[in-house]
Amino acid sequence: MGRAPCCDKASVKRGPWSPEEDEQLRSYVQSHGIGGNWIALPQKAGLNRCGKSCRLRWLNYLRPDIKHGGYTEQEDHIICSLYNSIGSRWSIIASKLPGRTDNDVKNYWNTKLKKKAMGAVQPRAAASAPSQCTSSAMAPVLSPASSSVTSSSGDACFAAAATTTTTMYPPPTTPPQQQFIRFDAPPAAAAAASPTDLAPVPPPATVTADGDGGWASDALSLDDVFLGELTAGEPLFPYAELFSGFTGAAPDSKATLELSACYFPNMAEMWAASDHAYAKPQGLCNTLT
DNA sequence: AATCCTTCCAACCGCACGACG
DNA sequence: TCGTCGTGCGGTTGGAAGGAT
Repeated sequence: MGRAPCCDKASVKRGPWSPEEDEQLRSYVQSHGIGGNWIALPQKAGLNRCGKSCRLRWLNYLRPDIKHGGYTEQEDHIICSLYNSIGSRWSIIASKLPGRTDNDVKNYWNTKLKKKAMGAVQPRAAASAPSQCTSSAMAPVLSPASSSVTSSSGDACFAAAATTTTTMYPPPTTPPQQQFIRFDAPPAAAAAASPTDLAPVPPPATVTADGDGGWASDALSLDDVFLGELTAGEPLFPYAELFSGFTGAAPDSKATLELSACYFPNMAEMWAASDHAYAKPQGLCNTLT
């Protein structure tokens, strides 16, 4: 036995909202609030609409502070990163973008960003990629991602591909010379001042890789195997190139990158907790999920 | 000018989940 | 514990608008 429909579809108006209906709904919500019951709201507001339709119209269009269009490069970046990390959980992604709705972000992704991302990925997939950056590894980016990301390299490959184009992230002007990567905690103040107003950041360890690809004295604790891939032996992935691409800084021999990746179960939390002016960590967390 | 094609986005649909009785 | 209800969410659709032929 299925559920009863939320309203009688035959008797309520459907389709595009008229300006009069918009004004009716807006004025009602502004003076009475939604009252915790969207189903009952249309009747109270004198609207011949389904409650769900009213809710959607309010949330996606009439609500104050809604922004439409005009996505910034930073917003593109956030959407791509979060999509790659958590998949099509648009409500979560939209929550990181003030003024954006899940529907808006979803539409934006489906109509523009997805193509942009695919354009960024194709050249790298066709080329002889580093061992982890196979086309199959990129697949999670291009197909609807599951809510639980299990790929250990999808983020990295996606980001790597992005650096090969000029559409999303500018490519580095010079190849990396040496990888000297310092893993550091974001400053507590910076984390606290994060515009996304996030959960407190657990105190990460400081891990330093020496120039020979080995690890310095600080003890490693987490799944450091993955971190070790950054510098051990043949580089599996050009992180210095990647991050210089993000920051726009030339990857010099003493490039220091601040990463807060290692303690977050997924990219969303990691991103949210970081407010670095330097490298926004990409593709380092999925092994922990 | 007419037709076809593509893009964009508002709106709909159905499912899942939590609250509640 | 179970059923119902309201809400939230993600996928999909349909039509308007603009571009290409």
